[in-house]
Amino acid sequence: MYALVDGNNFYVSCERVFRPSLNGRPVVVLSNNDGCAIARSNEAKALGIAMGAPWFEIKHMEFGDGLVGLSANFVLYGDMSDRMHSLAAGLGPTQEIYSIDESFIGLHGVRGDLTKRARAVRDRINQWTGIPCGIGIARTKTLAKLANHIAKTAERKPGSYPADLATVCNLAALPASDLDAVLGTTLVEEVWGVGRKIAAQLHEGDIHTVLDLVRMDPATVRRRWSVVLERTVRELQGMPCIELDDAPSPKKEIACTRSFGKPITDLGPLLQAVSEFASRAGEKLRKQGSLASEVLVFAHTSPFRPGPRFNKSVVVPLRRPTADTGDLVLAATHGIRRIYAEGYDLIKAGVMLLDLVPGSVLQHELDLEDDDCADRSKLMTAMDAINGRYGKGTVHVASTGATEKVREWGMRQERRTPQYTTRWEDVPVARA
DNA sequence: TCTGGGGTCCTAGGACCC
DNA sequence: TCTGGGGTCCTAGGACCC
Repeated sequence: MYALVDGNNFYVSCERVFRPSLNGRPVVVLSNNDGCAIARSNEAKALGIAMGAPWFEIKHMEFGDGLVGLSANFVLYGDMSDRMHSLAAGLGPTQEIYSIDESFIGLHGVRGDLTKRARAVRDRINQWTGIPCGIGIARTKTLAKLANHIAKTAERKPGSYPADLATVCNLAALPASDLDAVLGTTLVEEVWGVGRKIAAQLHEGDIHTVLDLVRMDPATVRRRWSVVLERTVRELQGMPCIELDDAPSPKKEIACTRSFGKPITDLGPLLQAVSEFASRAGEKLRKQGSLASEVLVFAHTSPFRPGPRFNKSVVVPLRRPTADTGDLVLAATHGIRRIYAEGYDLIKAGVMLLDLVPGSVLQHELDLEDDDCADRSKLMTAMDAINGRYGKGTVHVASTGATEKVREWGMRQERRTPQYTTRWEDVPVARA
């Protein structure tokens, strides 16, 4: 048996904890550069604002409708998330933190009335953090997700489901006929694992509600769609196919990408941006104790705007796996020079660290007996500590110390890719 | 004027090996 | 005339998630 605990309209709820005057008003939290809505209060949803709606399209609602748009504060949300998850953990013996606002709880061996217990945990989270939650309980993770959806919808739209399913919905406690009725009024697109494409295909095949989907033959589903959807169907039928992952393995890739507030056309600012991304990605990499073997860099123009299109990426192999910001920045800037072309309004760029292997800078340097490495490793550790305490970007790697490496690296690369030459004056110098 | 930033898993097809 | 079969690895692309 599983529970899914999910904070309602999470980012908006976090903001409301500290600004109670926002209660009852339509509120959206906006992405980077105030681009689009990434969280909506119930009132904002009632206005018909879609997830991902561009701010420029909904901004006019600030006036007649009293809509409030807030710039995101991810540090705050992360902190609130930790508190919420630690309270949710009280529901059962195991927990999988699935996202910033959701965790699955394994309920194996928990005795007594699960619904009552869930209500108590929900109340505690609300009292201690101020975040309202929905809790879904069922035999499988997919059903628990669905139960959670029902719990939240029943609360938000009275009449959509039986009122006693609001806020906490235990599908396992429902008589079979009631369960069928609930599944029969829920559309397939609400199911975890059914996205836009597959939902459209299901509707074409006259499969509209979750009840329709549950009654399908898994073998047929596998033949017509995939093993993935087959697993979803089995989970909906009550057969657990997706286990609780309470000890998540380290990330297999780490990315840092951003849209720019204003388009970038010149190489200089692009190099600066990419250096920053590589450096941030490096922090994440060291935090999880991994080394990267390859660095991918990309940049592209806006897919929404007319004009010449540019969309390129390149994978730069590293000589050896590393977590050294200097190495990562060099690889990333090398890559961006390779793909850069003049005359494009670039709207977004990013760095991804690929082919990650376990290992720390420290451990790694012992094997190499590279004198330089010990200092660099201490430097990375110190940098992460300072940036952790005083905020991101308080210190970065300046490239003067890296010049020799650039020279060496550039020459190595030049042998392999003769069309490329490094120009030293282009190497970005980060400011302290 | 203005459209997020992360991730994962699966599949198909080609290269390569014995 | 006749041109294997099975396994593994890699990559690109698609679909999904929050």
